[in-house]
Amino acid sequence: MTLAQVFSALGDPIRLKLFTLIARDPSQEVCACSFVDELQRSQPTISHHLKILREAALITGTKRGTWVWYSVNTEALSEVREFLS
Amino acid sequence: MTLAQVFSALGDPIRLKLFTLIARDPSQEVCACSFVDELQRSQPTISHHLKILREAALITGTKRGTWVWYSVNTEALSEVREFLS
DNA sequence: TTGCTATATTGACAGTTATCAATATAACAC
DNA sequence: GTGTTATATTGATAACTGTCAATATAGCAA
Repeated sequence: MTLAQVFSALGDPIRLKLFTLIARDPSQEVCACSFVDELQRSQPTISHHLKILREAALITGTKRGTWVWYSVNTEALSEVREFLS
Repeated sequence: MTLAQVFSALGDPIRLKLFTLIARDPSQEVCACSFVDELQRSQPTISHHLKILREAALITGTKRGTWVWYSVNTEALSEVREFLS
């Protein structure tokens, strides 16, 4: 939850892509399997990165059925923007 | 110079403190020795972190005499802010 | 030149991290 | 119940990173 933790979470290329994919389409269903194809990483690796983004409070995931819907946490984003200004 | 590189540079607690110290007082002379005292790290470690911030284009250092003056690169900052909005 | 000081680089090492294979868990359909 | 699918966790390993001691470089002063 620290600011360094947030920056560190975004500091990995795979996680930055994950974050932008989620941020770009917050209304749609996103499942890890699509990320696997898109980012060329194994399912456990994607799951690992999603966890780090979650722990940094950058995204939230809610499970509906077997799928998980992800969306960005806009509050965390504004905090970071505020720091940078 | 990638966005991930910028976030990664800010993702370390020591570097985040270095960056805020420089950003908070951009007009003043800053020398690594003061950072050594302030951040409780050895001079080579501070120098190493400053290099990473420089390579991420977050700060620029100009040498005048034996001291180095550091200031933040405002262009890089706006780029990051733009990404987050 | 010699000496002093601020910063950078090198080398080594411990701790961390990104990755995948294997396995586990959870939720659905039958 | 069984079977299937989506996601999470565990364990192992290679690669990376933060750190300091030692050394090098650069600039000033005498």
